[in-house]
Amino acid sequence: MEDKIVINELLQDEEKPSSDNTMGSTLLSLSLNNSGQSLNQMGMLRIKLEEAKKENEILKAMLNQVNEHCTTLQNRILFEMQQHQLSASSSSPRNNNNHHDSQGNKQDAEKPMLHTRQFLNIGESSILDGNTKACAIAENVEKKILGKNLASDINKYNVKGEINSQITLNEVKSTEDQASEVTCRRARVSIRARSDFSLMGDGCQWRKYGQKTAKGNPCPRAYYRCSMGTACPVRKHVQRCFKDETILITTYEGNHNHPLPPAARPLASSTSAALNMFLSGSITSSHCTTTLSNSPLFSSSPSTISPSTAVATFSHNATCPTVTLDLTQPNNYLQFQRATTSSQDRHTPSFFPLPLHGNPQNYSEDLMHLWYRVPLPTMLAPENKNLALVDVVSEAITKDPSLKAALFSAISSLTEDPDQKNNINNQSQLSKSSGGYDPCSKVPAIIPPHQPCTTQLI
DNA sequence: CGTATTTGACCAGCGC
DNA sequence: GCGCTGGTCAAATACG
Repeated sequence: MEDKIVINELLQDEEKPSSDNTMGSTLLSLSLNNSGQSLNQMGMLRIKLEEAKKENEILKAMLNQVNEHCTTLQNRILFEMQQHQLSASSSSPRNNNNHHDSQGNKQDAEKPMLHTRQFLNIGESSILDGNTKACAIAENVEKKILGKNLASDINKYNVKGEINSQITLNEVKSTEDQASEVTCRRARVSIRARSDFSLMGDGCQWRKYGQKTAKGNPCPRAYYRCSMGTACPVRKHVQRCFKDETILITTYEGNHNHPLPPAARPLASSTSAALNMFLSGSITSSHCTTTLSNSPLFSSSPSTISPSTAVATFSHNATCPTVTLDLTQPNNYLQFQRATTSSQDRHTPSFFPLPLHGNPQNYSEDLMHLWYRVPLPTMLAPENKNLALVDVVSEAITKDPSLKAALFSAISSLTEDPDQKNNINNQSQLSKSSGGYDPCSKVPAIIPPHQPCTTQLI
């Protein structure tokens, strides 16, 4: 009120013809008007600023979504391009192998770049979306690739072993899907590992349904089926190696029809990746080799200096394709064995060792990752082909402490996973409680009653 | 008593 | 056709 009175007096004074006060009253009036407008403008600006902030946040969220989608698409494109390239290379005639070899070094230098880029993209996705989403992406890509590759695999082996060079990304047909379903059911992934490794479990629950003494092996083979899902078709059998009873051979077959627990994903990705490469034809000749070095199963801890090691053996026996992942291999090489389609040569495959590169620090636990190197044909002398793998492995482990450390580190990295730890604990408890049967009595508790699993081939 | 394991029997595929 | 082998079934058994 006092302010109004003062203003009115001032206005009245302004109306007076006083020359002395004229200038002062005008200035005061202008000042009052300006302050009022400033208050209004400030309020409006503040409102607009708030609105701009809100809009900015919305735009940021939208940008993040776009980035996520872009990263996902990039990963898919890279996978598809790589698979497409491999399909073309694997379809090249075998008599071009020498030419392939001559350019080996060049490709050898280029492939790791793709490998690195691919991994970085996946890594970014992992950072943006978290491991769960990244894992889901990887699994989706695996499903897509494996579905395609199974179809192409059927095409290739149905035509007298000749490689179909016309495999394209669009060749996945409904009929092939059915056939791939059958192939998938028959395809197997076998894992050779030390017994301590196997004790870590694989994340799934298994129910034993049979036991059989295999040919020439005093240790019986135990048969398990997945009990996590209703009527899950996945089965596995476990058998101790005849020549080295500290080695367990676990063979997985079939596809889970239920979600896998997180603890089961690393090995699932690895086995899926191995089988994927095998069925995709990437290992069809002695000129295309593949590594699983970044596969979660083989990823080692950051402290590991030398890369983690594994040996993948690819073979087509009479009934089904089989991929054997040898986690006992001490060399820094990944060996691939691919039987020929000839029945005579079926059991005399060639080995193609590969150095395992890649920085273990960059490995993402839940991501499957593949990269391809140029072939190194006939690295092993023919006489070595007949050597017992176990003997070679055992001897190499004994002679090379660094390799032993690398293997130990790789195993330790898995045991550091909380889920894995829980599995170990659960298994040890279950093993105690139920007196878990040991297929070979010389080694305790190979497969506990509820040994967790891991295989999702598709 | 319910659940999981064991184990002998049975079946199918493959090679000779 | 026969035998061998791998794989599965199901009743018996063990365990909590």
